[in-house]
Amino acid sequence: MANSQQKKKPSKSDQNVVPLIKGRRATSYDVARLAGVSQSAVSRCFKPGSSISGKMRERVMKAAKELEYQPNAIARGLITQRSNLVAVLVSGRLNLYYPEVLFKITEELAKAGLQALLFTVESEEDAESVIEQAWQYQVDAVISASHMSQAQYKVLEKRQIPVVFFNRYFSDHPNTVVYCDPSEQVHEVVKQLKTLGHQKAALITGPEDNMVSRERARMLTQSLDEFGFDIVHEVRGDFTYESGTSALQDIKQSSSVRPTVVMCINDMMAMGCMDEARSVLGWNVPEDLSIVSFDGIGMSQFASYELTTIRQPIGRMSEAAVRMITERVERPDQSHEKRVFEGAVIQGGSIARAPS
Amino acid sequence: MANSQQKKKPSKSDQNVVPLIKGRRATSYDVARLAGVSQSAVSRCFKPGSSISGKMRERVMKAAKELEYQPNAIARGLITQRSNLVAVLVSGRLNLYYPEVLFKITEELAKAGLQALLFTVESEEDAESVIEQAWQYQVDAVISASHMSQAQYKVLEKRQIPVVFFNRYFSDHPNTVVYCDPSEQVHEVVKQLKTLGHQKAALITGPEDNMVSRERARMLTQSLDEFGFDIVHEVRGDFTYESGTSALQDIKQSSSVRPTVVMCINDMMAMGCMDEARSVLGWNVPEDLSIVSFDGIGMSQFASYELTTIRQPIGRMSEAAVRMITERVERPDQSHEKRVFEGAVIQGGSIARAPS
DNA sequence: AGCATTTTTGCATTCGAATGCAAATATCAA
DNA sequence: TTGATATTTGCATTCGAATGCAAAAATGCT
Repeated sequence: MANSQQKKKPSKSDQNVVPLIKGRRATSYDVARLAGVSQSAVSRCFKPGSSISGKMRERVMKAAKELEYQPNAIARGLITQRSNLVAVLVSGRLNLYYPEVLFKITEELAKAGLQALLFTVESEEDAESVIEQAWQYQVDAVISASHMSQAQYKVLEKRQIPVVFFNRYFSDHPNTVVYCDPSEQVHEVVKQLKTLGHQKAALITGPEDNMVSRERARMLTQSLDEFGFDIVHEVRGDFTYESGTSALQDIKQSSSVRPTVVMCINDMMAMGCMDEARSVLGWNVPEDLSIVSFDGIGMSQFASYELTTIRQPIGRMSEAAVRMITERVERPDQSHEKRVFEGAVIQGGSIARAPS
Repeated sequence: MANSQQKKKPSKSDQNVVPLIKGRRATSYDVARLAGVSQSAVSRCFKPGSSISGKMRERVMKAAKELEYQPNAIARGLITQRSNLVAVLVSGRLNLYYPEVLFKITEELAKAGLQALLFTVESEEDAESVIEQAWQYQVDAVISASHMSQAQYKVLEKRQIPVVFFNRYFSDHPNTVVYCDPSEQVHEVVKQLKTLGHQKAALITGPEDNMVSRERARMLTQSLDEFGFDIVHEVRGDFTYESGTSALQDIKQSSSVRPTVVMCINDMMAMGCMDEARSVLGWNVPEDLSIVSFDGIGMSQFASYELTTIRQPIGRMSEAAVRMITERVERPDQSHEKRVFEGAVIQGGSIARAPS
């Protein structure tokens, strides 16, 4: 019986006898054996705040170093139910806003000891499978700067995975958000344009289903109305440079009245628009046409563009997003938070007095 | 005795009695219980190519769907010794080449069923800790488009983690690489410049320790020599737009002879250089000064720049990199592969006949 | 020193899926 | 129908670290 028991339940400590074959990765058992202590001791040495005596720690660390031991984050994740992975959802490569956000967020996550699992999402169909992938990988949380339907969000909610939306949110469903509200700045810019004698504006917006686009367009329309502007034309783009170029063509072709200012809902389209104006239509910017936009991405301030744009404080927003993530992971509850940041007008060189 | 044994070794199947508490994630045991089968059966249903009968699969899948079960990739990784995670190392946010590479690689990894664990690396010190992080996360492989010293590489090699270098390599140590060799194109472009009457060139290179910079500079110098150019000045930048602007200032200030062409080792610096020439120095590009560069990133073809540049086929390179990764993960051996791609000249509008 | 208290250590178990092996079942041939 | 073979299924174990609990060791106090 003793025999059968020994056979049936080989204690974990028996594994000590498994030799560390060349090439096999050292485990906590290998370290324990070399240091002549128990596996638990090794584990505790690598967990800050555990009760461990000085000399024990020393012995273990020496052995660990010798074997190049590092705790296995996968195994740790299994037992602790924490992967320390955060899914970051950004949209593809067409809008240089996303890489900026992505890198900032990654940096902040790293500071918090978290890893970014990167997913690019181009549509809600993509989001569907991305959510399943993230779920399989036991991500502790999701930061979404990209497409996600309410239904998809609800799936994550039901699965109790904290989600932080980056500059987007659902107005009709509680959620956790970092958001940049540019309404003040929109007002300010439109007022400034009025002062500069502008009167006729064209709008380049994004897809109808895009919340950021809708919001920015709404703010623009409202302020333009308030200051008595004519909105001579409104075109939808898709946030890319190319769509900015074709949008301006559209405006030129289909408007009987030529606008003196084009308001683009993001920098990429504004750059396309500006290039098209200058290189193809032969309009000078800002002399013949003023351009304003949103985001304030790095390249919008390159000397060729120097856009007057409403900047998002991406750095602070990323910081906040990660803080919210960690809070929600520490103590999961139902509470939601909406952290709103002000925009900031970058006075570039893309606006001027309206041509007469 | 039977009692003590039961207590000491509770069979895993006993866990069936643990109820699926609201909020707890369904495991294969929950599915097994609901479907009235064993856990192994559930596991096999989710592993393609396992021997499972049709009706079994059906029953299990029905239960799985009901419980929203998805296999736990962390637990799977622990037992299979495969995390399906690939560390992607790119350099920070200053050079828009990296986001392009990153997104392409991520896309290709996704196609191969792998996840990108993103690390930004700004220096070799960063690389040090990134490598440890990646090791902890049991990444199956590393794709490095960023800093990594030979010593650091050797650590990964010893740990038997496949590494693929993206457009960089160690010439004195065997390694696996996708690389773009632009030497043909350099020759072609320099020849073209000669034909256009150019004679005096300036170089804007990168940090001395950077292999890509060194190689490109070497090729340029060689071709320029061959065609009898004078290299009137050579400045080091750091691949960023800003360093391109100041490099041109440098060139202007310190050269007694003004170059008719500036050759930049990447697009970002070329754009800075071009903007500085046009906006600050008042030199027309390409009339007063021709500019050529490397990479062919998306924005280098925006109408404001339209650089004549030597493009890397990033798409095909990423594809190759991921294929090499999967091959090396499937059957780990010592063999190395170097896959070299040709560059391609993008005939932009940044070069013209030399001013007289 | 003797006892109480605190700290340190080890044992045994757990997380969730995969898998070698043996048992059970299905399929086929004669 | 019987036996032989092929297929399917389940049992028990494994991966590597964390942790509750109890035993052991160290510390403090009188």
